[in-house]
Amino acid sequence: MNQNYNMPTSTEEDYIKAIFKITERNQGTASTNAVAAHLSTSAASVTDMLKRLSEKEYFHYEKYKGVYLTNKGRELATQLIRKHRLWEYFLVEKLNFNWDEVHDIAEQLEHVKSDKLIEKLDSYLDHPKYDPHGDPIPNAEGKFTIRTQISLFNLAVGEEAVVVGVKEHDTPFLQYLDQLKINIGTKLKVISQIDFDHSKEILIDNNSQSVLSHKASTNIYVKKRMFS
Amino acid sequence: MNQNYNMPTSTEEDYIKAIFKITERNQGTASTNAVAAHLSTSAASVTDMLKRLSEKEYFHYEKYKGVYLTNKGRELATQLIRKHRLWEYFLVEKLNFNWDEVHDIAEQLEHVKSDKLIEKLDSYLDHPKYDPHGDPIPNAEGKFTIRTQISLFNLAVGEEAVVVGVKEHDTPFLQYLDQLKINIGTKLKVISQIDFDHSKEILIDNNSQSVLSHKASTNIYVKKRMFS
DNA sequence: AGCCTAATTTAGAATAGCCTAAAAATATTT
DNA sequence: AAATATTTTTAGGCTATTCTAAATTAGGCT
Repeated sequence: MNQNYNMPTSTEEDYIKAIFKITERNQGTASTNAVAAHLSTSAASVTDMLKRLSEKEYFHYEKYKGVYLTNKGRELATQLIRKHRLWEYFLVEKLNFNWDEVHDIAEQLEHVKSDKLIEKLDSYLDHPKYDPHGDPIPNAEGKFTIRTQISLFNLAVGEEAVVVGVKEHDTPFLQYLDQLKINIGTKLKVISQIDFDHSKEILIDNNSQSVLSHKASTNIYVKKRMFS
Repeated sequence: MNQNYNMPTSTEEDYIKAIFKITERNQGTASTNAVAAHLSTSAASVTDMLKRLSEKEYFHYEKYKGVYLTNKGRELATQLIRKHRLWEYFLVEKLNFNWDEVHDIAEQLEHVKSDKLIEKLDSYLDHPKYDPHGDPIPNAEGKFTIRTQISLFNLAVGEEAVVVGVKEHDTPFLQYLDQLKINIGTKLKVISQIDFDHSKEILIDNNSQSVLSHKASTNIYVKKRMFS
């Protein structure tokens, strides 16, 4: 579907994506307030939009009950995530952007309408499975490659693992990791554990050592063995 | 300038670009009707827009007199053309699009707001000077690399030249050239000239022969010697 | 100098998306 | 179950962009 009469606008796409992200966590339905918070807009605007948009069958909306996506809506959301993550991959791998700089640009690029573009981009990038933050990129059919991963927080003293992703994507956190030379693929080993505040002493790539707070370690996803 | 409060909207950018293109041909000013035709909108909408937009100082507007760009406007238009042509180059050279498919996609991509993006894209593409249709890509300072070129129509019988560009960019014309295996860089030689309708018999890359109509030959730009 | 036509502008209205303030419904506490 | 707090919706309004139809102006022709 390429540039049709009935294409969703960028704003509509943002709503669908927000609903998708919220319903992924909150089993099934998204509240008006949650959507408003996610899009930094008012609850009144959201109600307005939901009423109009629900006619397009991307989701079911019932007054005071919140919304949940239809298959059509879920498909659209998945394709948007696919586009977003492919563009992020492009920006980092090809244009040498840092992983903390790409979100806003990808947010714009994901709204470009052309199926052919995204399929060609995907081929050009050699069908990447994960974006620069380790998040899975759905394929053209919308399937995500699920990976077994645990939070660094759950790694015991003495255990080793490789970084495969991050939970939060905000710039300060990503820059902090850069500083520690922690990136996707970095090998980490838990040296010791401070029970008092749940922080951990970590050996980074058999090289440097750092103490990571509870908050930091829950935000880092690792995998115990590579290629599994 | 990156995503400011006072950024021009996509629509505003389209107006500036239209005015730029019209004033390039029609020494200096663009009429309301010309802008309307260029943007496929009504003259009334254009008047409306011009009145509001002229406050942003991209151009001078005087009732019933048409508009002409200020330096600020000309600079914006040039940057938009830069973005458009760089993206076209990317689409053809990296993603393997055909030269007749890229316009609409580039039209969307050019509105993405990020100075850093376009500079990194430029570096990644190795600072191309011409887009896939042979049109010059302005550099970051807005300077175009001007090339001496003539219309194929002005080539005399027996003369040889290399294709460097096309005047019209519409899909059927470009596909017609593809069919004839005429592209940027193709060597052409005028075999004979039919006085009756000004068509020409052409030898293409020392290979095939075709008759090109007057219309076709005026639409092809060539250069007599390469690298000059 | 006046008329005609084409170009341009004004007037009035529609739509998408947003807002604030007030009202209504739902959820939570007591 | 009543009272209170929270969430959601409605009402009314704003701006950007577009439209059609009507009015105005400019420029050319007699």
